[in-house]
Formats: sequence, structure tokens, C-alpha cells
Amino acid sequence: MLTRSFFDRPVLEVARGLIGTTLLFEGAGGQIVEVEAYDETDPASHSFRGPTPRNRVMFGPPGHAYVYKIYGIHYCLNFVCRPGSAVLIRALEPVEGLEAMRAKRGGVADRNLCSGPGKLAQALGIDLRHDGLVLDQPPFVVQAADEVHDIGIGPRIGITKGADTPWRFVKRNSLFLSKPLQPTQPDL
DNA sequence: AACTGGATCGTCT
DNA sequence: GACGATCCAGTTG
Repeated sequence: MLTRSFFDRPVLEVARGLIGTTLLFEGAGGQIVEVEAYDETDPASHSFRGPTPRNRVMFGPPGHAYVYKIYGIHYCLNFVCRPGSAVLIRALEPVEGLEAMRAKRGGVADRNLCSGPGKLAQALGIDLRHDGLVLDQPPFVVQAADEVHDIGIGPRIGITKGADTPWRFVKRNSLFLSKPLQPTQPDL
């Protein structure tokens, strides 16, 4: 079980360390294969302009869930690290509670059950009620990786500001990513 | 395979 | 009052 000390480190270390860990929520979930890091120096981060009612959990103690609603429709799950920083959980390889997740996702292919932050939250049934919950107690279970994985790094997805910052971490060759890792482009 | 627009609303300017 | 750390269905090539 990952406890608070795991998250009380620089956010890039935590983000990289989360690839391969197991995330369960009420018994459903799987292996984390894609994350992104955000911190208060980063114009793309919710914490960039300081604390607000929405982002207050990002400025609280490490090891809690920061959940927000986006585009009026979807929810996104983050793990809070040091104050002002958090890791967005973007994709899981589904392992446990497959039937429960399929039911919540309306019968999409298994490879797309959790292949994006909004999909993942929907598959697990996470919403604003869970904003601020600690990660080392039920309904959350976060278990350390049992193997070393090949990690890929690239630019984050779906943002306009800070789009060139390579703070996206993926499990290389995973079939469950929101988007494949782009090969690095040669200079012109 | 790549791109487009629509859904929908809390949050901050 | 505009916009977004998204997803999906539809169209186009």
C-alpha cells in the first residue's frame, strides 16, 4: 500500500513512480499505464493562480485525491503530491472488477474501458463526492508496482498552455493508453 | 486515419 | 460571459 510518504516527493518522481502501480476503487481498477504531472510553476495547472475553492485539495497534504469536473460532463482523478502539485491519472489497464466497469462504460471494448481520464473516472464511478479522500484507505487501494516497467516520456495531451513540457509518463507499448506515445520528431 | 462539432456546466475573469 | 488536464459520433479522404 502506498502511503503519504510516497506522495511527499517531487511531482515528477511520483508521476514516474506511479507507472505500473495498481489502483482500485471499490474493488475495480487495474494497473496505471499513463499519468501527467502538474505543479504551481506550470501555466496548464489548476494550481498556477493559487488556491481557489475548486483546487484547495491540491494545496493540502500529500496522498489525497483531487477530483474535478471538466467540460461539464467528465470527471478527472489526480493524486496530490507536495502543495500545489498533483498527478493526473490518465489511463489504466483494467484488471479487477471488469464486469462492474463494463456496466458503467456502456459496453465499449475492454481496451477502451479506462483509456483516458474521463473514461477512467466513469469506469470506477469517481465524481466530486470523492474529492479530498485519502488514498491509503478504502474506497481507494493503491499498491506498489511488483515489476520494473519500460517508461516512455512525452508532451501532455489536450492542453493549450505549457503544451511543450514533457510531463506525460506512460508504460511503453501498453495497449491501454489514451493515445500512443509519439515518436520524437527529428529537427527540421 | 484524421479532423470536426456538439454536449454541458462549474469556475474564474 | 468565455473557456476547459474530454469523449463520442459523424464526415471526409
